[in-house]
Order: sequence, then structure tokens, then C-alpha cells
Amino acid sequence: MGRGKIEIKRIENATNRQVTYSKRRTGIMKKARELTVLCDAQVAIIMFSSTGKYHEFCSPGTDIKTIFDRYQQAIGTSLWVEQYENMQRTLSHLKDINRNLRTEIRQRMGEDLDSLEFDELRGLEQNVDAALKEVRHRKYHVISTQTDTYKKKVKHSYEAYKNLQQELGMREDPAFGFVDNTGAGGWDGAVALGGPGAADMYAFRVVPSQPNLHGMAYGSHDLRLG
Amino acid sequence: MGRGKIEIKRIENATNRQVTYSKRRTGIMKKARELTVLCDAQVAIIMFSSTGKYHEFCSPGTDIKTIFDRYQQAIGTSLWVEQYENMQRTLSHLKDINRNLRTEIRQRMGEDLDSLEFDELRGLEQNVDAALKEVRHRKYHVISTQTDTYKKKVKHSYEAYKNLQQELGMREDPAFGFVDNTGAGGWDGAVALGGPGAADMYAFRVVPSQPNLHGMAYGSHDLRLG
DNA sequence: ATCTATTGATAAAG
DNA sequence: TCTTTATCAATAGAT
Repeated sequence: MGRGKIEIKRIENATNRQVTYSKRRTGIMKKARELTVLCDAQVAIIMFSSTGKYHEFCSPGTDIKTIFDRYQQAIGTSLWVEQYENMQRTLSHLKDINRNLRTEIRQRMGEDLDSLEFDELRGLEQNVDAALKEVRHRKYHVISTQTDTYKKKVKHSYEAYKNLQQELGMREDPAFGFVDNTGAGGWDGAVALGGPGAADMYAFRVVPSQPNLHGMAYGSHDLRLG
Repeated sequence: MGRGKIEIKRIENATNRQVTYSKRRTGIMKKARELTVLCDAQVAIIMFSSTGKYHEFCSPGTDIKTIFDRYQQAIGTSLWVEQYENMQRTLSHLKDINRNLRTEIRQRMGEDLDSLEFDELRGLEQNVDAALKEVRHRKYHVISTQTDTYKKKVKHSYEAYKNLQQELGMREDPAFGFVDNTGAGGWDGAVALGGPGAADMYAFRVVPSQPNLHGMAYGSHDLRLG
């Protein structure tokens, strides 16, 4: 209908496409309105043009949400509710896991032990014992690495100092001499023993792992768009 | 269009109404399909006839849910998308927490220590050390409690035995006598030492705290209908 | 946006 | 429901 028929394929000319969209959209909306009146039907139409503009039609006496709700009911499995419930399940699953993880951490900290069977308690003891050995081992490794580094730094500084001395042709002044700190005691011991207040350092680090859980109470909300 | 024009008002004859609904519905769907192709548009249509039957049309390459979500975003009152994004955020937050908790547990087991600063390492050592003491303390408490219970049971049984003996007027037979198990050794020591394979008991218990995470990959889905 | 030749849609009948 | 066909409606292209 028009001055010559057109092939049903995308109109390449953007202006023509826009004009045709406008005309035909109006036509469809009119048809929908007529169908609503003539046949006592309910119709909902949503359109997006290629430029992103949207237009809607809805039979009078109802609204798009209602019709889409009815549609969901008609097809049985409500897509939205299904997806919503999936997320809901996942959320509560994650929360369960997190609760268990927290419980395990507390037990590994020596708290909440009352609920453990004797065998579990014995296993925990052995596990924590082994962990303590690992941590100590790692600590000593770090200490020795840092000590080596420190020793090297001292050595390099001392050589730089001697070179400087030679450059200047000066005699060494014992008041500014370097002392090799090799061996136990001194720096090593001071770090290993730690000062007051150091004991809670790791416990403090735990805090960011337990952020507040505000905004997680999705339990009772209903996603249906009634 | 047709043999004479018709007024746009409800068709009273039910059969005619149904026939007209069927014809015009087909016509609208065809128009919608043409619009989709000609103008590169997205169209979603839902219809309910007066008899309750539903029909839908949706542009290929998308679906009704997607178009409806986009529509909701377009008109602003996008309750669902908002809620969805909230849940999305909560999920990723929970997953972060979960990851941190697992890291902490691994570190409390003596693994993944490389990333710790020296101070953290020292704090961890002290913390685990203290935890070990707590666990041991609890274990000994359980042992002594169970020992007491055992002793009481033995005592009661012995008394019941003696009463029975008196009832029957029998002389005590040393071969069936009871021995008071008070003191160290015996049952207590056997349990405390544990047998081979007991070391992994606690580690095994951890497994249910790490369920699979199937179906949790909501992270990359985007509900927006771009 | 308006016009109009032309095609498309469909009411009524079979 | 499917087809036919006379008739009206929609619209492509031009202005």
C-alpha cells in the first residue's frame, strides 16, 4: 500500500527509516486500539526505535505492568520471580557459608569450642599445633632474610664510607665507625620479642574481613511487579 | 476495508468478535514483524482476548523480559532493576567477605603466609599460640569431665552390683569384681594420645564449610537491556 | 506535515 | 477455521 510496494528488509536510508517507523508505529497503535474496542481484548505494546526512543500502547482500563504480570502467570514460570528466587537462594547459601567460615575461624582462635566433639577437638588441636609450627617457620625465614639484607646494607654502607674516607684521604674516626651486627641479640631479638600491644596485631587485621551486613535483608521482598 | 466499513465499537456477536480478533491479531503481528525488520526496531506485544487466551509477539534477537526491563528503565520506575542491582552488589560483597574468610583460615592453617607483613606474621603466631592453649585447655576439660562421668558410672554400677549381691545373699566373686579406674593412665591416656589417622579429623570437618559455588556467577550478567 | 496513487487488510460470505 | 472478493484503510513516495 503506497506508491509501489516495498521489500520487507531493513531500510538503509536513515531518514526514510525514521519516517516509516513513525508512520507504521502510528498504524499499529491504531490497530491495537481498534482491536481493544472491537474485540474487548487487552493489549500491551512496547516499542523501541533504532534510535532508542520508546513508545507504548496499553488498552484502557489496565496498565502494562498488569498485563505483563498476567502474561507471566499465563506462561506459568515467571521469569522474573524465578531469577529472583535463584539469587535469593544463592544469597542465603553464601551467608550460610560465611557463617560456617566465621565459626571455623573462631574455633581456630580458641573460642566456641563447646560444640565440638572430642575427636574434632583433638583434630583441631593437632591442626592448630601444625599451623603454629608453619607460622613460626615462616617467621624465622623472614627474620633471617631481613637480617641478611640488613647485613648486606651495613656492609655496603661501610664500604661506601671507607671509599669516601680514602677519597678524602682522611683518617678513620672511631666515633663514627660501623659495627657489624651479625649474630643473635640486638635487632633480631628486639623484633622477635615484640613490644607491648603487638600481640593484638593480627587479631586487629581480622576486622576488615567482617564488614557489616547492612542491606542484606532481601528475605521478604517480593519481586513481582504487581 | 472489507465489505462495508464497521464502526469501532465492541462487536456484540461473540462469534464475529472472535473471528475479528483472530484476523486483526494476525494483522497486527504481521505489522509488528514488518516494523521490526524495516526500521530495525524492537517490539514486544502481549494480547489477551476476551476469552482469556493470550498471544505474544517479540522482535527476534531479544525477548519480552528484556524489552520490559528496558521499558522500566526508560520510564524510570525501575523497581525491579534497582532491586536486582542491590542484590548484585550484596552478592559480590558476600563473595569478597567469603574470600577474605577463606584466606584467613588458610593463614591460620599455616598456608599462604608469603603475603603477610612481618608484624602480621608475628601477631598471627601469637594468636595461634594462644588459640592452641585454649584448645588444649578445653580438651583437658572435656577429658576430665568424661573421666568423672565414667567414674560415677563405675561407682553406680558397683553399688548396683553390691546391692544385687546383698539381695541374693551371695558371696562376692573376685573374678567379676569391679576395679576403680581413678587416676592417670588407662582410658584417659589412650584417648588423649589418639590413634593413627586422627590428625586429619579436624581438617576433614572443614569440608562442608566449602560447598561448591555452582550457580553463583551472577557477577557478569547485566540486567540492563543495552 | 500533507497529498494521493497504490498496495494491503479485512468484513462478510461460502 | 480457511478461502474468496468487494471494499475500505494504510502508507510510500513526492511535495
